[in-house]
Amino acid sequence: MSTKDKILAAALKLFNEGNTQAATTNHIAAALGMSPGNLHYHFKNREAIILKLYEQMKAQTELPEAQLPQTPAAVHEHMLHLAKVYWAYRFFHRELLFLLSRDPELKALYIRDNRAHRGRILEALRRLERNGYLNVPYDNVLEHLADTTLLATQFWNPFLETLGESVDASRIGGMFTHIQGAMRPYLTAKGLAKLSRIGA
Amino acid sequence: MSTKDKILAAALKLFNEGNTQAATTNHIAAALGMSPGNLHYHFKNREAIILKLYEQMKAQTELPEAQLPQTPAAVHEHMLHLAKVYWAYRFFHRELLFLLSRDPELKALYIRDNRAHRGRILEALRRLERNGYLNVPYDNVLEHLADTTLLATQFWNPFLETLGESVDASRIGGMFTHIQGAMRPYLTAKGLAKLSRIGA
DNA sequence: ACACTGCTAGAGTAATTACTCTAAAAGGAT
DNA sequence: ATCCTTTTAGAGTAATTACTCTAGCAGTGT
Repeated sequence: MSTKDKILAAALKLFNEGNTQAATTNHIAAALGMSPGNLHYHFKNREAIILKLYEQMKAQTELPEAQLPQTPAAVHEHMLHLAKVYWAYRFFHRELLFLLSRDPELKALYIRDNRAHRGRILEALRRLERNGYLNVPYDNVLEHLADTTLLATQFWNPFLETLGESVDASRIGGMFTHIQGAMRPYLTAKGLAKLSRIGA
Repeated sequence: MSTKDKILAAALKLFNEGNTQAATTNHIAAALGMSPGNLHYHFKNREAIILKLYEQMKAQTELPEAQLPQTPAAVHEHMLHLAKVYWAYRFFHRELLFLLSRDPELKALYIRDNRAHRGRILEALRRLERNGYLNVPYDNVLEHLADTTLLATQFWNPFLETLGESVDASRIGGMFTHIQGAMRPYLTAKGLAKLSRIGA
């Protein structure tokens, strides 16, 4: 494991445990038994570490258009994967707006990615409809579901925290259960059959 | 306007404009042409200011059980009011989890209030159902709608920011449009009639 | 006038932070 | 072995922060 990776791992751990402000570069270095000078040799500052962690997270969740899930079961699987990765980097969404306000570069990048993400969600929903899993009785349903999905992926864990619920690895599925609840009234018989087979 | 209120107003303005960390007590005092000593005479520290601002916001939004909205139109009106108040104190939800992580007292208070809020939302939904506006074809629909509502009230503005959409006073209604979108499949003919009269 | 209480200014400070700088060690390549 | 580059330690520092302390001022009651 390279020094760079060690720094990232230690920073991630501290960020997840407390908050990013409390974990200073000096703290991260100390946690590794490393000098502050050395840490700054590898990373210009804390923002650079956070940016790199974000890119790591992104690399684990990005889907090319061609690989979008095409069935409710595939959606389920992908969501579960997403939830796991987001859990591993949970500090990020917990402090999302705060982090963006402190780093314009990260903000621009995140917004770009997030818009693209919304576009992919919408496209995946369109395919579900085209494949007969979803029934859309009036306008804007897919847009509404896309918003619901994106809102939940970003803020479900923070939401649980605001209710004082312990947010741990075992509750990762709740995010998807919520999204599924939103899709339920629009599922066709075919879609429902697929879902019940997952047992969700 | 008392000095205390002036401090709160100046702090709110600075918090909304940037982020709470950037607006130090010294900055707030300077913005008022006031000495830091004086500010600390009125407020022990920044957490005390934030706590007080939260209580102000809460005082403007709390509804006693007896005054819960009973019709879709009343829900609409209440939501619009809520959105306006949340907009005035937008720094709060923008940094919500960060703020809670820095002040255990605020965290405990907020979680208590938020749970109560969820309870009231659920109760209001039950009354809508009882009064024939909502139709609940299977279990957990009301719980799902309550989650959707609470998630949106807390995170809708942050959500817009993550898409790079300008979050200004004119877009306040979007939060409710989203919640309405979630309720739509469950509205009875009576409920739909009420809604279309609002024109939403 | 006097005393008392609350309000305000502003200097001062201890602690923290986010880095920079220098020099030395380690790790190749030839 | 020598030279060069990369990595590391650790001391040092400028800036910031959050707050304390002291003393003076203002308003009020008697």
